[in-house]
Amino acid sequence: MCGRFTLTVNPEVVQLAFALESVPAGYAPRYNIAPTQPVLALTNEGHRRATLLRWGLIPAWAKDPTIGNSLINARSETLAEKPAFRHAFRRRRCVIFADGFYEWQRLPDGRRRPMYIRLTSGEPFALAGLWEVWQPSHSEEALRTCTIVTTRPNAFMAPIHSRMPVILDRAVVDDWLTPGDVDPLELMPLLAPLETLPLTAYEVSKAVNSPHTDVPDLIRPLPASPPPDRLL
DNA sequence: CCAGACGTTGTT
DNA sequence: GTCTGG
DNA sequence: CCAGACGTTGTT
DNA sequence: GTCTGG
Repeated sequence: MCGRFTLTVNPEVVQLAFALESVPAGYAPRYNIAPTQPVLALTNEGHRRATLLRWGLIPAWAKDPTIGNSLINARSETLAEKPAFRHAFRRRRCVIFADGFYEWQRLPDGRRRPMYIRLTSGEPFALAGLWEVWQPSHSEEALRTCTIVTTRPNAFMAPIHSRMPVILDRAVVDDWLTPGDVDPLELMPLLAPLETLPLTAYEVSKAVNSPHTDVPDLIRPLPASPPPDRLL
């Protein structure tokens, strides 16, 4: 099974769906957001202005920022203890908006097939995330980074993957974004996979995770083959 | 005490 | 920054 | 995750 | 084969 994923997002659609006060100007719809690139996010700073965060969390204590290249996911099961994440778990939570994500399914013959997953409704959703601020030097501007929380797969995702991103129910997004300190244990239940989430998987026409395929035509989801219901 | 790690996924 | 291992 | 690189010397 | 960058 594959694990990391890339996202797609349309900021204007997200703004409407989540009643955001604003989204960053000039952030055009994206069809292939890979780690290290900017993602559309809402932090627990107590307002509803979406912001851009670099995907790949760099802890405040990091000397070498390339550590962010590996901290692109955080396991929900161990968030509270991991030195790289526990501070952010207590103080700096965020949601990362997406209207779909790619996962690479391993086939019996060992080949990998990119699948595009989204809500059956097509609506955008919020992924649980953590964020941090990293100061390169006194003279340089602070870098805001984030990581996406993962969990075990629900029944729909299990045939495709061993892990999945934590998709937050609309009703608990504001709980996850409570400003300031929160008892981490109270938040753990929010990170369990949603079994009832109506998801649909699509086969993608070709590999999408390349700088050269960042165009809508190549990733527009095709009817799944086999259809999603046969993946179960 | 200091030095070094601090992560995930997937694969073997 | 904080913990672990030597 | 996949795609692509995989290097040194010297100069700014 | 393994690491880095996207």
